[in-house]
This record gives sequence, structure tokens and C-alpha cells, in this order.
Amino acid sequence: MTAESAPISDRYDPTAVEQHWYPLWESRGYFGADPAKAGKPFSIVMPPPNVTGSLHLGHALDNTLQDILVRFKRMDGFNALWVPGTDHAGIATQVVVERQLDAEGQSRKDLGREAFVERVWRWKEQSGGTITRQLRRLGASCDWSRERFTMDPGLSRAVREAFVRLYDEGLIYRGDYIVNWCPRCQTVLSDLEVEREERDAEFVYIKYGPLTLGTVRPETKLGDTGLAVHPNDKRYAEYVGQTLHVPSVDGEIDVRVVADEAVDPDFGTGVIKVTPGHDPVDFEIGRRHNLPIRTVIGFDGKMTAEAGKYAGLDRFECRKRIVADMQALGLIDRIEPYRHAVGLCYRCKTVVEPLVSKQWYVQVKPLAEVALAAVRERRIRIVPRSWTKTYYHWMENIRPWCISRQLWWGHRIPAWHCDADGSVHVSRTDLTACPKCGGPLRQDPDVLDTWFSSGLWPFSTLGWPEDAPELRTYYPTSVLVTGYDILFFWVARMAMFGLYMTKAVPFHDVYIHTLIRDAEGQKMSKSKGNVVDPLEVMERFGTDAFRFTLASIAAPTVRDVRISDDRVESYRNFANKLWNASRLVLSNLDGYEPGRKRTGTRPLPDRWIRSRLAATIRAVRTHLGRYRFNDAASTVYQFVWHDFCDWYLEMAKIPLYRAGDGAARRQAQETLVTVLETTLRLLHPFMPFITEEIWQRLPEHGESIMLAPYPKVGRGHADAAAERDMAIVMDTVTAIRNIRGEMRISPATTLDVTARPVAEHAAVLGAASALIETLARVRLSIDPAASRPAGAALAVVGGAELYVSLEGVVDVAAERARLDKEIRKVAETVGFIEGKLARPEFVERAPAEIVEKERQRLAEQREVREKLEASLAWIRTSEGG
RNA sequence: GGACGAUUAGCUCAGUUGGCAGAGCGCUGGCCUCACAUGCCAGAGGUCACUGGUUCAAGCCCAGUAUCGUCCACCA
Repeated sequence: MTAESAPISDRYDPTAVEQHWYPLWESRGYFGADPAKAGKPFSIVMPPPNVTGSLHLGHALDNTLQDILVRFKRMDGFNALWVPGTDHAGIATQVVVERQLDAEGQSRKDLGREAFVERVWRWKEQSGGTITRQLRRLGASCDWSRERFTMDPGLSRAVREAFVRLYDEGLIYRGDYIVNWCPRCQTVLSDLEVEREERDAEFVYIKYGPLTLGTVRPETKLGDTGLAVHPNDKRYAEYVGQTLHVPSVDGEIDVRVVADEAVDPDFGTGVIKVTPGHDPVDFEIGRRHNLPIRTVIGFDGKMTAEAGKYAGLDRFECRKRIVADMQALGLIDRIEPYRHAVGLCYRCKTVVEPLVSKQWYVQVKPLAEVALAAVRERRIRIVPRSWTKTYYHWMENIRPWCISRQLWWGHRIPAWHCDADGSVHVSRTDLTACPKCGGPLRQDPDVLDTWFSSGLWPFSTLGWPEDAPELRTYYPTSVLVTGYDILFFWVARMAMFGLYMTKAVPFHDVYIHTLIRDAEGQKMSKSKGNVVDPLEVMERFGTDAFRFTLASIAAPTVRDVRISDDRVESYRNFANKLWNASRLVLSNLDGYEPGRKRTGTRPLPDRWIRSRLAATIRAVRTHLGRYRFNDAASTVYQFVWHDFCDWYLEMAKIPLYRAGDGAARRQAQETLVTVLETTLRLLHPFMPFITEEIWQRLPEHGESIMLAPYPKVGRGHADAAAERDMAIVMDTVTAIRNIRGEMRISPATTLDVTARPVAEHAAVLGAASALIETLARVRLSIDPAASRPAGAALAVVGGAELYVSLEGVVDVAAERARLDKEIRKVAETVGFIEGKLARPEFVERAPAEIVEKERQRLAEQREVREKLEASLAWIRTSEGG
């Protein structure tokens, strides 16, 4: 495709462009990484989305940022790898399939384990491609040939390896403890999987013989095996050690009174009932004092046979009944309203029931210590730093991790039970006969917590436990990019497992980005109906605009961020701006000779824009290196729109459109092409599609912009003199335009302006007079000795006076108002600086350069004020006369 | 009960080591100027939540207050 082919539309049409380039990039293998290739390795593993999920804004942000980094590094000569993949998401996926079955009037039990798991695999095959297709739509340049799924054979092998190693070292064990049980999902949950929610409840004061105590869970009264008070509580000292026979709902019961530090004497009556079977605190108290466990609520959430006449009742139904019964028996002292936090299953929001059961645990304490040290010693760098404290706090207070789940979808625990001799065997390979007695074995029915396999992700995806070349080249990975919501779930687990399994950090940097909310600041959720669909946004505004929005939103210090159409729209306009700027360049290239070396010195605007470009490149590289995506995005935005389009293109039109001077024209063409081409490469990681499309239309281009080098800045690219001189020109133009605006003079009118420059600016203004004449629509004469013509407005720019002749007649009132305003502004500044310089402390203590700068500024501003005031006086006299 | 974050223009938000307050959108006025009206030019608009402190100098550092938000936590 060339500039000479079909006319280019004045509207950028993202859809066609995006559909064209992605498949081409992918099929040409640009995303593929080769461990044997040259270049310093740079690697990222994608946080694996749920295999059956679809793309939401969080994924879009997360993956856009990763893609920006990977495209940047790849262009910059690194051997860059981005591993994509998906997670089997045990409980989440199982819940979805169970709902499907439910709609068909079936349950997983009806199907049986094997058929159910088969069904989940089918669902995975069916919907599994959705999110990866959507990631392609987003432009994600990951190496799809290395796509992984947590239940792939290789990764499953890694899971077993990890499990066996931990078991062999005594860090995995099995035991009866109180757990968080979800009666709906029929599984245990880890502490992290329990959400807290404030709810209104009743605080019921129950009489236990001579003692009275408050509880929010009266139904667990049936499981009480003791009462507890604080050891120092004198009120109840006489009862400690006694066993009380007290009337209850079902005759008399025996409860032993114990003294335990866990009781807060100032809360309620200072007495608590101890139900070791249904409360974590009570469980611990029970253990300390050898109180028996009575389980009165079953795994189904209904009262057990132990509950006597309440057996079979739903636990909440039972609560109401038991309160009514106690009231009838006069066992209730009083009831108070009470607000407290209840634990909910993070998947289905069912109230979690604490129950005692036998589960598998990882003793993570020793792993956590190593993971803690890695962050403390900065071998893992968390960005922004403020998250390290949260990480420390969690790691320091870590408790055993319950890893077994009573689910069917997931990695089955590699442990086999022999019913004959009761032995348990953990193995990397499937066992069929008991190694001890030769008898039959059955595999443990439970599966592992999803996060167990995700915790291995950074190295399991690279071939671990094999000594794979990928692992040797790309591990430890360079950076992990994720939201703070899974800092504990995932990042902490990877840190622990990575260090334990591989003796190396799994990643050098962890970049924790913001979470996205809707325009009202609400958390997005399907139930609220406020979910912004990224695909719809891409459809409406284009992928590049969407990506740029996400990058501009990613400020490192921000926790939550909102997204609104306005913002995406403005970046859609930005893409369009770039498109049209390119159109201007491409349609003015006749006579341009690509290979030709430039001759002579460049004109000021060319030197200036090249210097600005260099500064922009430098800033973008710095910002990306610090994960300041928003700063990188806004820097390049400012450069493209304001420096390049608003100023340089307007200036370049002069040599471009003026016939005759071929050399000047070619010089402008060379700068236009160079700056545009470099800008496209600079922008490519943010806006991959439009940059490739335009780049391919340039007169000289390679195979793909993806393979082109990322812009670098050499010494000598910065041109301070050009920037300083251009500032004078730009200020002059702006000052004249300002007068034009204030006076309501049509832009079509050419004005006469006389400049009376200070000596050092005379040359600059002289050289740039054609520029100023065009940009400000004036006829400019420069005269160091000029005096003010009659009927001219005045502007003061950098020491120079500009007399803007207004067709001989100044709109006196307007000019006076304008001058008044200017003078007020300047006077304020003068006063401010004078005040500052008047204080001896400032002059004595502040650095000399700052004091000197202030002095200079004061002199300048005073001069400006004088000139403006003289002009105002002059106006007054002409007004009066 | 802890911890963390936020409070800056009408709105949404930047502000990296203290040295004259910034952007986008919106608003006002003028422009269909041969890349772009998804545009151009100009402009208005801030006691940087509050109170103290440190400093020659504070949006930024320190202490406290208020409001909002998030996470963690076994006061039943």
C-alpha cells in the first residue's frame, strides 16, 4: 500500500484496520518468543483469567498494560516473552455448570463424578476460546503457541510435584480443624474465600442458671459444652471449674465453666457460651480446656440428630424456633438489636458455617518467612511501594492454608487411602495397590484449592519441574502486572511457592494497578447492571482509543478509578488527529527523496520539533521504566497534538505550500517524515493498530512496525537554543492572537504589527518573521527604534514591544480593558516577588540561583508593567482628546 | 479494633526529589483558514478539606481533626 493508492478518508476507521493487522502479526509469528534468540530476556506471565470467563474492564486494563510493556521491550531489542493462559477456576466454574444442570432439573450427584467432570470439560471446550479471542481483539501480543491452562498435563504434573515435595518435607498435613463450610457449594473454603458483610441481627441474652450471656447464634446453644469467663473476672470466679446443671430447651444440660483469656470481660455480660463445634474461637477454647465437640449443624446447613427435637430444621429456621421456645420457658433475659459481620461464601454469598472436619493444610509459615525476606531485601520490588506494608502484614500473620476442596472440578489430591490398614500414601504417580499391605486403594476424593495451581504459574508455564530452556531463559520473570484484589490470593502464594520450589523469586517486579469502577464510582457487578463491556467500547471508539484510555488511567498511586465515555471519546479524537496529521504529511510528499542526505542547517521549526521529540522520547522511556503509564501517555499526547500538530504542522505548511523553494520544501518533508515515523514507533505500544497502518503507508518502511526499533535519544538531539528561540516566536504569535481575540478581530483580517525587540531577540524575530506573519496573520516589521504608531494596541513579549495596528483605530475601550487586566496580573506577580525579596531570610538562606532567578523575573515583570502602564496612559490621553 | 487510601477548576482526575497550581471534558467568545468541526484560535474558572507545626519557601514534609472509601481482624 502506498500514499498514491486510494484516497485516504478524513475519518480514521478503526474496525477495518484492526481486523486486518492482528491476524497478520499473529500468523507471521511476531508474538513468538525463542529462548535461543539473542537479546536480554524480558518475560511476563499473564494472570490467567477464568477459562470460561469473558473479558471485563479489569482484564482489559491488566492486559493492555502488559502489552504496552512487552511491545516496548520487544521493539527495544529484548528477547521478550509474554505467556498467555487460563485458569480452571475450580469453584467458580463448577458453580456455573451446576447452575446449568439445575436449569435442566439435574444435580451433579445425579450425573456422578466422572460424568460431571466430563461435562465441565465440555463446557470448557465450548466457552474456553471466548476470552482468548477477546484478548486478541484487544491487541494482546502474547505468544499463543505457549498458551497454558492450569489443568494441562504439564501443569498438573507440576501440581503433583509441588504437593509431594511439600508433603515429604512435612509442610502438608491432614487434620480435624474448624473450617469455613459453604452449605450451598458443599465445600470448605479458605479464610480468604470468606467475605465479610455487616448485617443486622439480634443479640439474645440467655439465662444459664445463675449466669446470663449474650449471643447472636442461639441455635448453636444445642452444641454448647461449656461456658467461659475471663480468668481475672472476679464476678464469676466462684463458678470457674464448676459444672452447672441448667434448664434448657430440652430439659437440663451440663455445662462446665472455664476461664480463658479469649473472653472479653467488658463485652456483653463477660460470659460466653462455648460451642466448639460451630465457632472458631470456641473451638480453640474447647481444645485448651478439653471440652467435647457437639456437632448440631450438618454439612447441609440443617440441624443434625444431635439437635434432638430440632433435627432436620434449617439452621436459621431453628434459630427462630429456639428463641420462641426459650421465651416460653422464661430462659431469655432480653433481646437487643445488634449489627455484626457475617461470613459469606465469596462465590455464592451463602452464610458460611464453621464446622469441624478433616482437611488438608499447608504449613505456610516457613514459606512466608522466605517470601517476606525477598520483599524486604528488594529482591521482589512491589510498585507502588505502599502495598508492601499490606503484604508484610498479611505474611506476618499468616495461618495454615486449607487446600482441600470438596469439589469435583480441579486437581485431585495425589493421596491414596488404604481402607484395609488405614494408611495414606502421597505419590507423583497414580497408585493402585497399597505399598504397605498390597490391598486396594482409593484416591482422596477432594481437589486442591484453585490457587494452589495458580501459585505455581510463573514457573509451571515455563516447563517446571523439567529443566526446560524456557525456564532457564525467562525465569525469574521480569514483572507481574495485576490488581490489588488478588495480592494475597495469588501474588503472595506465588512468592511463597516460587521461592520454595525454585529457590528463586518468581518475578523481579510486581506492578499493582488500580481497579476500575463505573462512572458513579460503583464496583462493577452484573447484579447492579453497571458493567461496562470492553468489547462494546472497542466497537464504538476503536481498540487503540480504548487502550490509550486505560494507559492514561493507570496512575500508580491511585486505588480506584472510574471510566467514562467522555474520556474514551477524547482519545478516539486523538487517534483521528494522528490520522489526519499523517494524511497531511503523506499527501505532500511529491518530490520527496527518501535516501537523500540533508544539506545545510535546518530551519528553526525543524530544529525545535526534533528537540521536542527527543525530550518526549526520553520522558516516555523514563515513565515506562517506572510503570507510570499515565505520564507516558500524556507526554506523547501533548507532543503529538500540541507540539507536532498545532505548531509544527502549521509552520511546515509554509515551505510545503509555497511553490518555488524546492530545497526548503524537501527539508520540511524530511523532518515531517522523520518525526512522524519516530512518533509512530514511540506510540506503537499504546496504539498498535493505527500506528502500524500509518507506518505502512510511509514512503520507506520495513516489514512491520513491531519489528522496528523503539526510539532512542542520542546526545545532541536536544537543542536548547531552538527551544528557547521557538518559545519567543510562539509567545509572540500567541500575544498577537490574544489581542485579535480580545478585540474580536476576524482571523481573516491581516494586521500590521511593528516589533521593537530587545537586542538579543532581534535576530530571532528577524529570522522568524515569515513564520510569525503566517501564523498570526500579520505584516510584521521589526524596528529596534520604533515608536508606537497611532491607534495601535500593545503587547509585551519577552522584553519586546509589539504594536498591533488596528486599521488605524484602536477600539479604545476594549484596549483599555485589556491593558487593565494585563496590568493587574503583572502587578500581582511583581508584588509577590517584591515581598519575597524583601525578606532577608529568603535572600540569605535560599540557594543563590533561586534568588538570582527571582531578581531577574522581578526586573522583567517591572519592565512589562511600566510599558503597559505607559500604554494605558497614552490611551487615556487619546480617549480624553 | 487495626491498616491503607482519598479530599486540588463546574465534572473526572494528574501533580515524581518542597521553589510562580496542570490536563481532559464542560463552559464563554471568535472561526467551515486547501490534514482534521472527532477540528482551529483565544478566554474565564482553584483559600489545593480543616487546624497547628517544620522551613527562607508547603498542594507536597510532620502532628492532629473531619468526611468518604477499601482491605484486614476469632468481641461472641
